[in-house]
Amino acid sequence: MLTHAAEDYLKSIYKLQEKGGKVSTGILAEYLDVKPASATGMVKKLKTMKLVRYERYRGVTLTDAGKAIALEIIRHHRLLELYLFTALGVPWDGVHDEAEKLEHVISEDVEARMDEFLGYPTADPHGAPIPDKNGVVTRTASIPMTDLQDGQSCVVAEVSDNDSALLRHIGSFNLYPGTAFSVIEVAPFEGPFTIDIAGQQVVIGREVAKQIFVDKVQDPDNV
Amino acid sequence: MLTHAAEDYLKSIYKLQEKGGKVSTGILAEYLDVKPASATGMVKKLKTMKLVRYERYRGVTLTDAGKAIALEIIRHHRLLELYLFTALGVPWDGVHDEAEKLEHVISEDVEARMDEFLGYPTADPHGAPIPDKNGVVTRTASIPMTDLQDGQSCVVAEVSDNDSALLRHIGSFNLYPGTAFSVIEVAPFEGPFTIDIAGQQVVIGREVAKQIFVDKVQDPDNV
DNA sequence: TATATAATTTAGCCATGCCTAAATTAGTTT
DNA sequence: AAACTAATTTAGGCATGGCTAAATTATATA
Repeated sequence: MLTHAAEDYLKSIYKLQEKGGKVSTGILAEYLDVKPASATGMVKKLKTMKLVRYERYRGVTLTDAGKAIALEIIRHHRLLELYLFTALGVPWDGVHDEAEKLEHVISEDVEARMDEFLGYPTADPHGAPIPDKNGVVTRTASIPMTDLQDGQSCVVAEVSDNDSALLRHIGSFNLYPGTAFSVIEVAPFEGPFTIDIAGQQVVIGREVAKQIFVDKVQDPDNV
Repeated sequence: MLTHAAEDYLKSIYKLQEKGGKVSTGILAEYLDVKPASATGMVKKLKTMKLVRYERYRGVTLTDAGKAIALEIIRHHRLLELYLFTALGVPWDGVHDEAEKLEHVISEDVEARMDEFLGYPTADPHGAPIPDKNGVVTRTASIPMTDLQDGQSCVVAEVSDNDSALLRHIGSFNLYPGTAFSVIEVAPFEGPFTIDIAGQQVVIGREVAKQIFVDKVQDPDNV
């Protein structure tokens, strides 16, 4: 069995691989809030276990075995988030930290029971996809809210889950995944977004908008 | 915050204190499946934290602070057992090992939510009492099944939870806490017990009976 | 009371996973 | 191409919590 630390490293490498391309030990260290030297050390250990590819100064890549473990942990995490949210009513800005601790400890049996209870869901409370038992991720191609133009209608698809204060803020506008809204005006010079949610007019700062991903709704008039 | 290991030691000292009187480092080591030298080392560390009293060769005792932590962990453990059993249908011979891992990791918030969901219960699936948030344990004075005589009627109060094979065995006879039965015959010379459960006649070995605790039911004829 | 036996403690070692500080390598600039 | 800067790696240290082996203390026995 792997240590919790090793699992966290694999999960982080996977997530960083998704976002950008190359994953350096430095980026990894920053993401994990650890000194670069520590990341280098662990990456070497993961290499001996054949869970990552790594040449010094060249960055890290997951092997198939490493990716499988990363996806398993991510599945644990997201199922736990949804379970805590749905079954126990933990607020959505609290589920991440809680799941972060539980994900390394929950058994496959309990996970399967939560999965069944939830009706085999495909997304967590922040809209992130839940990999299935075989590690298959079905991701819908959402776009960042910052790409939207005036007048565009859309639905919230996903929101970054690692900043609890940000989640409370976003939640206060009801911008949960599945919520529809339309852009009234995008202020020029990297300014804020004024949007309409269920008739309410709300101003969303640029930095916040960067953390929100949406699916465009085709304007019926333009079909 | 304490380490998981330290929490396990405190919990074990508490349980051993309950059963017998003096808790030696040797007994503690055996209970935790660790070498005696390791137990001595941890006990010394716990002493510097003022969580135990300890003089070399004299055994260990919990301080009030140590006892409070032990009870908190035990509360986590038993609430988790009952939650897993009730909400997720984990079989009663599986909940112990699962709770053993989760008890160190669950937040007070999630615990409070499980407690509420369960209706503020006072016993886990094995009949062990669940301490309240203030660490108050309300224990009913049950007797070992081995103390029973021919013809005695009683109700299962509690069953040891740490041997999963034993629990499956006991479960196969339906000897769950709350189940009533009467003793048909106790075989002489430390022999097995023949009992009647809901009309079924069942033979229970001495070693198994030692792990079962019961409340006597007053025979109406003898009142 | 002296001694044998059993329990306990001490001393010293190992792996994990973090750290700091120093050395090295890569990449960029002149 | 040389040199400077920034990233990365190496070297060595620390705390945790196990372990073994040797020394010590307690206890029971002769």
